[in-house]
Amino acid sequence: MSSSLKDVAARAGVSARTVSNVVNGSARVAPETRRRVQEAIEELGYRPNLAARSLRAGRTGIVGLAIPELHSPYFAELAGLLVDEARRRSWTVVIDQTRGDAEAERRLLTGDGGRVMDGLIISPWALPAEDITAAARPLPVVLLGERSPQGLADRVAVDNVAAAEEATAHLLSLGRRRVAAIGLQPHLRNGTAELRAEGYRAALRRAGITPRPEWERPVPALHRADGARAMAELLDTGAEPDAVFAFSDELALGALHTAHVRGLRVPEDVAVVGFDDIEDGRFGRPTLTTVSPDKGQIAARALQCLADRVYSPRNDVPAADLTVPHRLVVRASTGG
Amino acid sequence: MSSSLKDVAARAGVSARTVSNVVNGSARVAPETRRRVQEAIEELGYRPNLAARSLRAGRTGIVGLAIPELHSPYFAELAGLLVDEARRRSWTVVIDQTRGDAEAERRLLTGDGGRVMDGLIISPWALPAEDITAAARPLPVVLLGERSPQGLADRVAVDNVAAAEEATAHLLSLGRRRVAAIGLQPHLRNGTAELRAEGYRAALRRAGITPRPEWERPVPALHRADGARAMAELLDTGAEPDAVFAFSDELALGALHTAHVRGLRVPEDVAVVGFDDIEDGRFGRPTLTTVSPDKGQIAARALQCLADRVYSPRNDVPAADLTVPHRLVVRASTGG
DNA sequence: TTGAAAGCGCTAACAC
DNA sequence: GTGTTAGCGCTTTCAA
Repeated sequence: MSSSLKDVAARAGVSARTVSNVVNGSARVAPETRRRVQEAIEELGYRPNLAARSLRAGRTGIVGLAIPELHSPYFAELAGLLVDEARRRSWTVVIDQTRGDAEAERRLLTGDGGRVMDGLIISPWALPAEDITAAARPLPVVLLGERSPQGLADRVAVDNVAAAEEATAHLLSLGRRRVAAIGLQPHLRNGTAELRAEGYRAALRRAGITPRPEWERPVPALHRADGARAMAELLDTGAEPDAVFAFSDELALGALHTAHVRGLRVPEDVAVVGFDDIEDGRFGRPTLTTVSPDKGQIAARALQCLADRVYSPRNDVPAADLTVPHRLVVRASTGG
Repeated sequence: MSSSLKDVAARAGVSARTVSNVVNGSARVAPETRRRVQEAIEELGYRPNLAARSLRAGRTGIVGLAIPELHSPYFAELAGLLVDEARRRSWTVVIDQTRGDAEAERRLLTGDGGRVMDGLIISPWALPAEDITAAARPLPVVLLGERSPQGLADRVAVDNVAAAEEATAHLLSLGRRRVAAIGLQPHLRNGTAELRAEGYRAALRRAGITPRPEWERPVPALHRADGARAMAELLDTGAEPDAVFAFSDELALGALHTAHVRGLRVPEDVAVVGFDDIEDGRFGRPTLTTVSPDKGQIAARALQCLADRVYSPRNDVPAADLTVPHRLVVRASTGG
């Protein structure tokens, strides 16, 4: 077994209190005493036990991150930024995947995990915000990209409606008129896809085009394969789109794949815009036009929100609703 | 503050012991008593404090995963599988990114993190195995894809030499003779790139071809941009390769990008093979031939190793050295 | 400046 | 089947 603070104290001929002071640099300690203690620590290979420290402090220094899939480039990139940002604050991140499963999201909150974390950053998928915050209570929660929590919890997201509108307007500005949308998820409760659909339709209407149901393709998930399938359906049902707005880059890349297989030229025959700005899109063929959310800011702000709540003595700070900037990055898939 | 086991006991009119039994389902409890306790738990919203439980048990139920970058598709996918596998064992995973920084790798082991984890799975980058296991002691460590730990720690990896040899042999079997390699990393200490280079050269020699230094391109990192640059250098220096073996799919995708920009046809002018079998490769243009390691098995075995050590009373179990299967997946980039 | 000791919330050995 | 209690390793109040 490894040695404890008591062992160090005994070895250095001082009390536990003094060792604790040395380790934390808290109170003033006589230089000679400090030296002796340091020496004992070294010799015994002592390392403080975090469980004990957490028990005392009532905090664990661990913040949870719950995302649908680590596997997805967008979430992986975001998770990476969050981990970096957390380290800057001396926090550790535990990552959980919900795999788009409502039960998994709930279990995450009610299960053991709920007690080991000081707070949770969650990108909801299957559950609506109300359920999540209710299940988490009293754990501080930050929602990523969720619709209308109505002051239930802090929230950080891009303006999905505006971003989708811009993306669609860009396609229309190229003279395209039959603009399809890939990525609706009517079976989900998180609302993100619905917001993007709203923006898409708004842009069409503003250009004097009536949105048509056959232009809107739902998908079961957001993988390349789903985008490829949706694109194939779009072509098979005779919608004859001359442009496609995919609600994620992965879907867009799948759509590009199908377009290529079917002998369509991009952007000449079909222009394509994605959402997320993942690295694959920058090196795909053709390179992908996309909506780029400021992921660094999402990470920074989410952790700031959490820090405010965990360290704040007051419980009644109103829920923040932060909108993070985005920009349209035009590349080859729309002739950029 | 949230309520403790004692509060529940008081409310249910039983002792702490009984509540503990109910929570853990350990000893037998009278049905009526159980009901009362459950009710009290419900009413108070009681949740066990994991810090206290850890302190008691001497274990935290947390296993660390240290990878160079979450951002990279290969590691993201692997991390996802490890998280799933960990959940199956009721373990929580904390993920740390080393960003290829030796100092970060060391700090991870000597810092606070070392005390909160029951064990660590690490994909080393900058530090050699000896340093890692030394710094981690007495924390159980599993190395992923590292060269020759010589019994220092458990290790799980594919047979890099054999896999690289197969990939190269595949290119040679297509009649290619000027087979280049992208992805050497002489500045790193983890050895993986060197093993793949060995396999690459061995295959060339077996085909009666003398490996040439100008065919081997080093890279600072394994991103698409590095692959793109390496490919450009290869073309600019007049090596005139008719095939390229990239040590990772990301590098390969970057190389494909450059080939396209330079007007080279793949596979007609240059055939390309990658390594990792990430999802992007399956939907790229052209689709990418690659070496596919069994990632599920890497995840499962790594956790099995850790479980054996954490739960094993004996300290002298010899270090395991597990080789995970791989297979060559032939796709369009080599005419498959 | 340092020591003694209480107690964070939980589990389990020991009683009954 | 249930109660009592010691103690995991640490921080911190109170004394000295």
